[in-house]
Amino acid sequence: MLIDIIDRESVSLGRRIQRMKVTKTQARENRAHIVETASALFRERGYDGVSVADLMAAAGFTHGGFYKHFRSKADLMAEAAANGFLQSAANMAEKDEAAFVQEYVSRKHRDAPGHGCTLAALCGDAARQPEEIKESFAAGIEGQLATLEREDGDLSEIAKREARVRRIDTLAHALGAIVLSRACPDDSPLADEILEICRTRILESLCHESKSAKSQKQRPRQVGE
Amino acid sequence: MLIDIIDRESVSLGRRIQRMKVTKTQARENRAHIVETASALFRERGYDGVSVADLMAAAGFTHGGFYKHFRSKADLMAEAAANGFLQSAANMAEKDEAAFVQEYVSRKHRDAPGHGCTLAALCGDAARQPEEIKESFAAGIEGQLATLEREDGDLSEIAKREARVRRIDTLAHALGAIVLSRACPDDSPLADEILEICRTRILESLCHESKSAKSQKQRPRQVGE
DNA sequence: CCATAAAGATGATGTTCATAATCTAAACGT
DNA sequence: ACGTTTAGATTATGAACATCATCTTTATGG
Repeated sequence: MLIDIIDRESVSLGRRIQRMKVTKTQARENRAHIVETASALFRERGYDGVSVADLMAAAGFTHGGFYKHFRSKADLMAEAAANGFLQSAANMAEKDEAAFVQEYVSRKHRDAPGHGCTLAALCGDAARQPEEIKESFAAGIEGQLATLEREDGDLSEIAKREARVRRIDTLAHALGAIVLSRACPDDSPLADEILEICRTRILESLCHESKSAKSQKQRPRQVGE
Repeated sequence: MLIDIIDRESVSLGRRIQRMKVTKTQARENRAHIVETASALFRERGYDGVSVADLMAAAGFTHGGFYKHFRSKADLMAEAAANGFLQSAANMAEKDEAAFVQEYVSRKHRDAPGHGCTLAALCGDAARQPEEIKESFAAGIEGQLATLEREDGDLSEIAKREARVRRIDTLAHALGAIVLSRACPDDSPLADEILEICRTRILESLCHESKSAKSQKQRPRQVGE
């Protein structure tokens, strides 16, 4: 008790990290920091593997303040997922599909889920979460597809449709490789085998298609810009 | 389910469900029943979504007896996974790859994880579980591959290797389609789109290969039987 | 038949969890 | 400058959890 009181006042001594009230922008930054910490932590340990207290401690706070920022843990889960998808999109801009596959279906990605694709890390969990979160995931999938669509502008509608089909297929394929590989023991040969086989084959089927895609691109342009 | 519980030896008075001690074989059956119930329940709700009490209640028992059968929840998790893989293998015998894909990448499978592939339902969870369980999953993957290998007997070593490559790739691809589709809202068009696109494309690439595979099969047979 | 081992019921263990209530002091509107 | 807000700390609450200890009953081996 007494110790508590003394401890409390030890700001001056540099013990308590954050004893003073923070400015409004500081609070916004703190909030963003919590969301980002959550985003990574959830990817590493799953939704059930991270408690509110865990998370707040990882972000450098005590758990009590959590509900000043979020209505519930589920709320944060949705927000953290959205944040993860934004990160992915930002990271994936300026990359074509082949480069995406190279990076996605790699040991590096597999072994660092906290810095990797939210979809791959949490789709298993998302399947059992309330609709709200599944919607965030569907939006994330569409977003992932959209970031690869930037160069489709001058394609015919048919070619666009084909491009979408190819991208959905590629995403599912690459994601399957990662999640399957992650389910294997830490340095099992099988885990690496899966990764290498799938990477090779996805890339093969991509350049397979780029041939027929070329003929599509030479078609007469559509009217719309 | 309810019927199951009532069904159980309610002979005595109908009040106490299972008050008398059971015979040795009965106990073995009970144990097997617990494992099977767990296998389905875990697939539906994930490892963290099922408590020991939940599970035992679903199997028609109270939670206390659990530790007479299993050393820990983790122990059961491994056993339930193994059981799930056996079920899959049994269910998949007598099917070729195309038939497997047809059934696997379907709405029916997606919407009934409790009766479906353990790999697809739990690989996300398995990735965060102790090595013991990951080993069970690796064995499950090899088993899944093996059940499709039964007709490879007369292929050359090279062709066998190619067949394995194709199967690993197909499995990852199909699994990716299911887990991705499951992460979407319950009747979102995207969920169905993913499934249909992937099913079509996996089947396409399978029959693509069967052409080149035929030429392989006509090669001179190897010496070993 | 009897002694015992063991399945399963019941209830307790101590922990961890999400969420809420209260407290604090500083930031900010006025 | 002052009263109101409010971020964040602290502590409380009540549920759920895995695991244990104990008790009851009866199969089963001798």
